[in-house]
Amino acid sequence: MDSQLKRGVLDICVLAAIKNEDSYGYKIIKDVKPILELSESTLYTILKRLEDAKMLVVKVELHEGRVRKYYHITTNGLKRIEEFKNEWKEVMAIYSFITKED
Amino acid sequence: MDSQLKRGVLDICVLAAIKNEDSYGYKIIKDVKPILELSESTLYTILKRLEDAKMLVVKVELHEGRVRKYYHITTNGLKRIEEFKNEWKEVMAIYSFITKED
DNA sequence: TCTCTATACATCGTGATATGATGTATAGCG
DNA sequence: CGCTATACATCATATCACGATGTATAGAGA
Repeated sequence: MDSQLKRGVLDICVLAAIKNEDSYGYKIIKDVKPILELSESTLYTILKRLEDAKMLVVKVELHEGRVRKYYHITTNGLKRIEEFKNEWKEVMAIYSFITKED
Repeated sequence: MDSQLKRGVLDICVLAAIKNEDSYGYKIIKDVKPILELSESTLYTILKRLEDAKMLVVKVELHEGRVRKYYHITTNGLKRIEEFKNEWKEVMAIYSFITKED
């Protein structure tokens, strides 16, 4: 998929991936990849950005001897998803504009 | 609308704006603005990019004493729109992923 | 033991790009 | 003569996706 088209949805996809239950980097990649290709470097950049924006919080836990960072969505993050759903109406209007008069 | 979300559709919107008849900068802005906010600086950047990518060609014409640059879509440009329509299926899959399990 | 793969984190440099600010120039109206 | 609409263009800046690269552990298989 076109890289530019991804930009608008990547952040939201990551939020959606932790929306229903806390998750961690490696798992998020596995969950999101079938839907939308994303590399580790991209994901960690996004996670950092979302943390800075207080849309998620991090909980470090020990799992089988290894440190694992669990990401938990905040109300801010949930609000962002709702916002996105509203923006989607505009996106559909744009799609109509693009596909009209064939 | 979120700036990131626009990135993927801006180019295609401009192509769509000249798809059915040739148009020029000032008119494109007026046509696209109700659907999607874009400034002159953004538009001319996009037009230059689309020209470089051979998705449109420019015809300079004189209109009431002033130079006007008409933009005409090429087969490459039309192909790009078709491509976009195919990518849209993926976008809708992403939307389902984001909105599932409410 | 050694090697390989999966798991799991992180950073850096690069290229692409949207946008505000800014500039140039003409036509027409009051 | 000034203002607005029309019409073009460039530059600097900030944001961001991503490949490349690096570190470290657990478990499987040879």
